[in-house]
Amino acid sequence: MIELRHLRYFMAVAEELHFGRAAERLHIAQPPLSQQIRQLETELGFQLFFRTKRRVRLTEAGQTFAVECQRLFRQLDQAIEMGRQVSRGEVGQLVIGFVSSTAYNVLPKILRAFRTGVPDVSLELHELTTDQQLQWLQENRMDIGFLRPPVEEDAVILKTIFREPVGGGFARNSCPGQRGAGLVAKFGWGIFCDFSSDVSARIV
Amino acid sequence: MIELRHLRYFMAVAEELHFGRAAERLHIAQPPLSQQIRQLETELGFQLFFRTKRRVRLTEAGQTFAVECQRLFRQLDQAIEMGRQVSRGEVGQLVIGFVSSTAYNVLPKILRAFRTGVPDVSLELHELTTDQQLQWLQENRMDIGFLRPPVEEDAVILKTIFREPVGGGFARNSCPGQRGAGLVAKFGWGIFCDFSSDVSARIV
DNA sequence: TAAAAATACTCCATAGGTATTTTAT
DNA sequence: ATAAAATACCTATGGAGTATTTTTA
Repeated sequence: MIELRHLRYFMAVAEELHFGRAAERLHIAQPPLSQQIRQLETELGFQLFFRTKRRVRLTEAGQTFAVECQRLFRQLDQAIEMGRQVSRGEVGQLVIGFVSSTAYNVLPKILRAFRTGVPDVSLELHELTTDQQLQWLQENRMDIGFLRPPVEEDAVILKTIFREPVGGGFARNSCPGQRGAGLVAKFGWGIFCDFSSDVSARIV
Repeated sequence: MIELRHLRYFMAVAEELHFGRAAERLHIAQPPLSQQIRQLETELGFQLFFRTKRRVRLTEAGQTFAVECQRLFRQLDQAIEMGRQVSRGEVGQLVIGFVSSTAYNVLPKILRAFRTGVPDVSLELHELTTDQQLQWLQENRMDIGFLRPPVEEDAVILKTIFREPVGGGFARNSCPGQRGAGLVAKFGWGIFCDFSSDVSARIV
């Protein structure tokens, strides 16, 4: 069975064209390297090297295989990096809810900051009432939402990010002492903390 | 160090979403599979699966990594297949020499047959005298050539592929008893034998 | 004849197996 | 209660090391 080890060893020999030096570079002895290359050639079904006991050079097939191997390792690195980014929430999609009144206050600034900070996360925005947002969060249709307190729900994280003086422009729709905007997200959504703390520092 | 084994095992679990069944499919026991997946996650630096003791599902990072892994395996297969084809002389470039008189006789038929048989070999044609062809072969500038006997050279393979009656159209340029065309190649050129036997069967 | 790859063997790290425990449904 | 993953421990395959031989430039 071909393993990445075989390919790593092959690349080293292909670059050095010398089993001794390649082995040194790989921090192994020369005989096991010869063995592994042999094994690889057997598995592949074709010769990678023309070798006399004095000189080593790539066969034509070996040359093309070397090029492909290089691509392969690049792709592997890319795959790992991509996975890491996704795991850190740096790429992907974010579904955001907002009540209409935040659209001209906090939202634009936050979105701009977010798009700059993590440009590979695409944002999907939905204008929803506070109640609708709580519903969507429950159903996992939404990741985070911008709404107006009060919120009587213990399955979500709520953070106040904006506060207005009593008697301000939104007084009619909001209960006394609960003016302002809130940010909600369900427990366990990874990027939430970083994002909110980062952004609220600028907004509040 | 990540090995293809890890990725193969990961793909199996990602498809089955069940360590037991995946292990069965891989012809190993379940505990070593769990170990290897663990090891992979450690190496990668992110979780691939959400697992309770009862249910397994991919994380978002795991999903994207699975897609990339699939691509990786496809590419590996492709690399191997490509190498095999090159080793069999089914892809690459072939430099061909020919004396002008073969251009309207044997050459067109042979080239047509060749292009049909191995379409991924590009052909480079050079009109050269018999002596020039022997020179080019020596210098490795050419792979095979179509010329007119006699050839006093033992480092090449010569095969008669066309014979004309004495007194034919080419009498002036050829010695008596050595009429016709020949195909030459240096010893050790892989595809030569298959090709000539194949083609001469139709031409002669 | 000297440099370098192959061969012959030995050893040990670790992949894989078996038995058991834990836990979520 | 039970299915399924994790844990603990053991076994043995094969990857890697050392010593030596072979070869060709």
